[in-house]
Order: sequence, then C-alpha cells, then structure tokens
Amino acid sequence: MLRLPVSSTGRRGATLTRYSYGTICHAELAVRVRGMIDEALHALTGDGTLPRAALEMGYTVEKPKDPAHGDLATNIALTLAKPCSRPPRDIAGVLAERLSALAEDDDYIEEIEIAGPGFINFRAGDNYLADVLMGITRGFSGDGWARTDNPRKVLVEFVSANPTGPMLVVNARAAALGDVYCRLLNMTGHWAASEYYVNDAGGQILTLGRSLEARIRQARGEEFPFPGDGYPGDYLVDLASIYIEEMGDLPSPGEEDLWTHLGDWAAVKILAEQRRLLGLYGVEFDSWYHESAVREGAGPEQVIEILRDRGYLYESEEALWLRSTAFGDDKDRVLVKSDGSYTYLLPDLAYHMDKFDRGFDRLINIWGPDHHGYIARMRAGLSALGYPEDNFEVVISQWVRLMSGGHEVSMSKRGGTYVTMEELLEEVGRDAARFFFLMRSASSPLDFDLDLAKEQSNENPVYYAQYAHARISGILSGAAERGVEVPGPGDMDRQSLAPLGHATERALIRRLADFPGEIVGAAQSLEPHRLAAYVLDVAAHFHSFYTECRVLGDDARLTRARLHLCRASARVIAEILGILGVTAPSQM
RNA sequence: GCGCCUAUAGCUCAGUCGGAUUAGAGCACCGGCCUCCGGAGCCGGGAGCGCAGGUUCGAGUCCUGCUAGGCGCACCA
Repeated sequence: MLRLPVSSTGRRGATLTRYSYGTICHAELAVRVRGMIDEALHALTGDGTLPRAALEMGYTVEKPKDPAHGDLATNIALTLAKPCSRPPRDIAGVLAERLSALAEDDDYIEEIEIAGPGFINFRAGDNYLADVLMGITRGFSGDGWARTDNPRKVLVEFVSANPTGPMLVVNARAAALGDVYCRLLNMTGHWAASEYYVNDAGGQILTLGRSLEARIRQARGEEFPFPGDGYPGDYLVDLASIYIEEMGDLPSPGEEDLWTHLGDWAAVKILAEQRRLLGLYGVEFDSWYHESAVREGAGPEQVIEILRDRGYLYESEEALWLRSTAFGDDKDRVLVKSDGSYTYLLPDLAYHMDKFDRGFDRLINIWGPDHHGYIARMRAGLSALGYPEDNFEVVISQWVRLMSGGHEVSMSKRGGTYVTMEELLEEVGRDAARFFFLMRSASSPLDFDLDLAKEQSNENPVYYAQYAHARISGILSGAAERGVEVPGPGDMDRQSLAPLGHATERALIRRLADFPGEIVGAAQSLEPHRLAAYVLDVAAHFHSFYTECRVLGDDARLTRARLHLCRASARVIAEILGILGVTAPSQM
C-alpha cells in the first residue's frame, strides 16, 4: 500500500499583480483590451452617460470557451447592470460604440460585437496572428516570456526526505513539482531558489545508528537482535557491508556515541545517494540546509527569546509551551520538552525564521499529506514571531498509488513494502515519470499507471507531445533535403505569413497565442498540470493541421509560411516541455 | 469526537475570477482516413456534475446541512 503524498492548499496569490509579456500574445491582447475598456469607461462616466460608480466595478476580460465568440470577451456590461440600473445589453451597446471608435486605432482588434445576455466580444485579425508567430520564433526563453511588476524573493523547499532510507515515489512527485515551481517563478520575473532541508538531527539519527549497528553485527555473524523501532529495509544491510569495508571494525566507546557516529555516517551516505538520484531526475537544489546546523546555531534560543518577549510562551508540567491557539491552532504546542530537549517544531521555526532573515519574502513548502496537520502550528508559530502569515505557503502533494494491470503495486523488487524512486525511474524513465506527476494537480491523489507510462505508443500522453515535436523536426530536415529553405525567425513579415488561412492553421496559431499567458497562469496558481494539458492540446492542434495541410508543397510562399508555423509550434512545445523538465526529442 | 481534503462519463482526470441554449480530454468500445512531408497521426460516434436546500441576472464553481472516502488530531520527526 504505497501511498505517496502530494498537494495542496495552494491557490493563494489572488493578487492584482500585472505582467508584461515578451511578445504579443493572448494575455498581452487582453491587457490592451482592458486599457480600451477603461478608457471608454472614463469617457462615458465623464460625460454623464454612465454613473461614476461604473468605475468601481470589477470585470473580466477572458478568452471565451467557444471560439465563435471571438478572441476575447468581457462581462463589464453585466456587472454594470445593477449599479447603473439599466439592462446589460443597453449598457453593452453604449460601450461597444465607444470601443469600436477606439478600435479604429488598434492594429489588432478587427471586430467588436454584443452577444448573449450582454457580453462584448472582441475579434483580432490577421495582423495579430502573424505577429504572434513572429514573436514566438523571435523570443528568447532566457529573457523569460513574461515579467511581473511585483517580483518576490521566493524560497521553495521540497523533498526534504529523511536521510534514513531511500526516497520513495512521493518524493519524486514533490521533486518534480518543486523543480517546476522554481522554473516558473524565475521565468516570470521572480527570484526563486530551491532548498532541501536535511533532517540530520534528533532521535531518528540515533535510531538509524542503532539499526546500522545491528546490521553490522549481524554481518559479522553475531546473534544480534534488530531494534523493534529500527529501519528494516535491505539498504542498511548493504550499508553495513560498506561500513565494514571502509571503516573496518566498530569503534568501542559508549553506546550513545556509537549510535550517533553510525547514524551520522549512514545519513551522509544516504544523503549522497539521494542527491545522485535527484541529479539523474534533473533536479538540482540551490542549497541544502541541515537541521543539525540549525540546532547548533543560536536560532532556537532566539525563537524562544522573541516568543517570550511577545508573550506567547508559558511553562507547564516542566515543559515550555507555545500559545499557538492564539493564532488559530487547535491546541498549544510544546517547544522544549520536560527533559530539556527540543521538539521538532522549535528548530523548524528557527529554520523558517532564518529563511526570512536570508531575505526571502515568500516561502513555499511542499509537504506530504501526512504533514497537513502540521501546517496550522507552523503558521501560528511564524505569526507569533511576527511574520505575516501570507508569506508562508504549504502545498500538500497528495498520495501516489502505483498501478499495474489494474492493481496497486506495493511490493518492491528489493522485498520492502514500498517502491523507491529509483525503481520508478528504472521502470518508466525520467520523462514519463515527470510528465505523469505534473499532469495532475498536486492536490489530487494520483493513480500512476505504470503500464501506460512504459508504453511507447500513442496511448502514452508524454509520447503524444514528444511525437509532435519530433514530427516537426522531421519536416524541417525534410525541407532541407529537398533544397527548401527554412525561413529564420526574422525572415517573415505580415505579408509573407498571409497565406495561412486554413481553419486548422488559424486554430493552431490562436492556441500558440496562449503560450506566455499559460506560463503566467501556471506560475501564479502553482499549477504545472495546466502546462501539461496545454502542451497536449498544442500537439493535438498541430497534428490536426498536419493532417489537413501539406507543409512541403508546390506553392513556395505557402510552404515558407507553413514552415514558419511549424517552427513556432515546435518552439512552444519545446519551451513547455522544458519547463516541465521533459525532453523534446528531434526524433524518436 | 474535532479539523482539513476529496466527490464530474464504465476507468483516470481537466474545468482559471461565478458566465454564453451543446460541462471538456484521454483510456476503453464502434465506424471511417495512408499514390503524398514521420499512421507514435487524423476525422466521426454514447454516457456525467454524490444528495437536499440557499445566495444571484447566471452555480460543477459560493454558503448551509447530509452521505461516502482519505488524511490529520504527540513532550515523533
């Protein structure tokens, strides 16, 4: 019963942050339309046509679900109906008239219409479609495709698996998520760093040491009982023989020292292995922060000092308590146990305070579902320390069940009762593993279909997306073989792209126009699964286009335009897959 | 018992800030499409918002209650 954690309390950040885009796209078009609407509103309230209250109403500008409703639509007339005491369509008529006048000067908006209960629809023309394509092929991912006007310094902490055993499938899910969060935030103008918190202190290290001692003694043929609360996995048997090989005999001093020594030694080995595996998975952390360093530093004492000054500490039954109930926690929490040692919470608070002290103003932690009960006390503790609670976010990465043949896979090849991350990677490979994890929202428990992930066929979503990219590569090299020049990013203009008029071509371009906006949407909501869905949809649009339209044909102008469309499509697919950490092969 | 999460098609899941007489994919099932650039592809076909109320111009989306499942409720980490 392998269950692995993934996600979510997410969905904060409903801020009014604005983004500027590196290229003309759907989101940029929406910014322009919003500007036109605001201008129209000011004019109409200025001359008394509409009451001043109209300026206060919120409204949306978004892409309609039905393409027949144009490229963008606004509900402004509907929201104004009540404050203006006029029917929505009536208001829409007044607005649309003014907007149409403004659109005369706009290069892109070609048509404005009133529809349904009072929506105002905007349709963009050929200039827009051509500029979208040119913008995509000319853009540089290094510059980012979008930039926030409110950059934050973000620390994303994830995986942070205990160094007491191999990483499991849940850790792979968290690793994929955190890695993508950082990339998304950095791509949209924030400054994000990844960090791994190494829990290399506390009782678990002693337990690890005791477990290793038993394995070492057993390896030497002694009758030695394995501790009841020890770590039973085979990996410690392996580590025992490595220990004997590297270190020779066990040291002889007091038992406490022995266990600490063995525990530390094993933790270092296990940590190195975790790091190696994460590297294979394509996840590199910017920093590794050790709990032992936190405990050795002044942080925990400072936390106590600050909390005492602020009046949130009290002693009871010889323990030191945090009055976390003052900040919405269910019950107060012990910080220092009656035996004088720290609970996990105290150094953890010190650690998070240190994150803020290092200059980060937004902390994102990815935790497993078994830790969700810990969120309230952590948040309460940080509030008690005086930090705004909104700057601390926890994404719960929900459980993963590995499925094969319609059944849950629970037995490891190595005989344990879990499946390790390493086994998963050996089984399905990095691309499939990452894509499958990122395909679903972090907050929903995942049934990971091993059979499907291994399948090298059209049924496998990751292959579907990659195939589109490889197919385009094939077309481009095919062009070269036939002596057809593939136009470069700057070689095309509105005129030369005019031949693109087929329904599948226009649908594909419009979907490509969503590109930078999709990145921003995923970054703001911390929902990479939107990008997985998007890249699959772009691939689908490309395949449709490909089936309907021959790229390398007799008409040289049309061929050039379509080759350009191919390039733009490949670019978008590669960019999105790149964000997800999945390769975009040129052949497969 | 208290708290949090989840409930959408036979299965696995999307559904953005509450929007448009038809709620979307994929898998599975059925039927079409290769003289031609990669058929790992394309086109077409059925069925669904757990239950009951409420809010409103408008609800899968928000509120209340109920039902079912998951997780959490340590002087563990």
